Amino acid sequence: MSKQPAVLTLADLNGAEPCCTPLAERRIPAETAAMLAPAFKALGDPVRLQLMSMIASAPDGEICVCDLTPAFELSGPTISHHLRTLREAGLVDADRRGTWVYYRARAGVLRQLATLLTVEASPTS
Amino acid sequence: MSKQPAVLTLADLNGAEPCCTPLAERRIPAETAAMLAPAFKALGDPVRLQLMSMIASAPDGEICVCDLTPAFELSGPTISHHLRTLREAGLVDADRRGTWVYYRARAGVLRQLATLLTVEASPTS
DNA sequence: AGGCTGTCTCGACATCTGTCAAATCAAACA
DNA sequence: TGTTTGATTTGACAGATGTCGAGACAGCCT
Repeated sequence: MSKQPAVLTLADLNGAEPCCTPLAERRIPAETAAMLAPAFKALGDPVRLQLMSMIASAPDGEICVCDLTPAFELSGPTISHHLRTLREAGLVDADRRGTWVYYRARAGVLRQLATLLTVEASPTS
Repeated sequence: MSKQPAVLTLADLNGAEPCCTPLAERRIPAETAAMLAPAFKALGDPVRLQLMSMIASAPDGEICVCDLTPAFELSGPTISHHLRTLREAGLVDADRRGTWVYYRARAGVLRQLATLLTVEASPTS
């Protein structure tokens, strides 16, 4: 019935699933890397990193595109393109309500990435 | 004497510095985003993410290039290129000892990135 | 010294990416 | 039903990126 995608993406996760142990704990397999890399790639642009921060730190948990666009000296289509990248990476969800479109962060996914980068306290810095 | 670089990079940090609060806590400024984005960008490739994991999870805290290269079906120069990217992003340090070159993770930087992605436990998943 | 082995640099090439202007879509409102 | 406003899609283009082969460099070991 439902066709299973060839490669899993972060967008498929609820956010409550295990997914992955810290990067430094054991070597992550190729499939896991293929699933996670797009998320980091999406965060690997200064504009998108700021967008992500604006969305994640929005007081109401969501923020209108109309509040995001004027924060940058970039065209509307360019911001829209970056937002799409964040969406396809599974980092944010979009929701149209009337005229405006609101974005909200997927906290579960962010938490997964944070866990992945976690390193245990070590003696050598 | 020492010329201050125009834009700070993560490679300049010791790892003990404050640098940044969680992304979701307050909107990160453009300068901070410019400093951090390259690190995420470096992690945004499946091969480099696996390399990073192999380096960070190495039993002795370091791993030889000769152990990294055969783990992928890629040419030596390509692996070397990816390692250089990780190095320039400030994520790893390289150290030649005799014939072999050893890479080790910069735990402090990884910790900073993990902190940045941290989100407080929330009711809505 | 000469050769061998491991790693990196260089040059080239196909693909991907960030950006914009123009066109399109969606919802509200006159 | 038009028109207007907000947001996305499309098409185009310069610049960046991933990959490789060939060559250069750095230490070993005869």
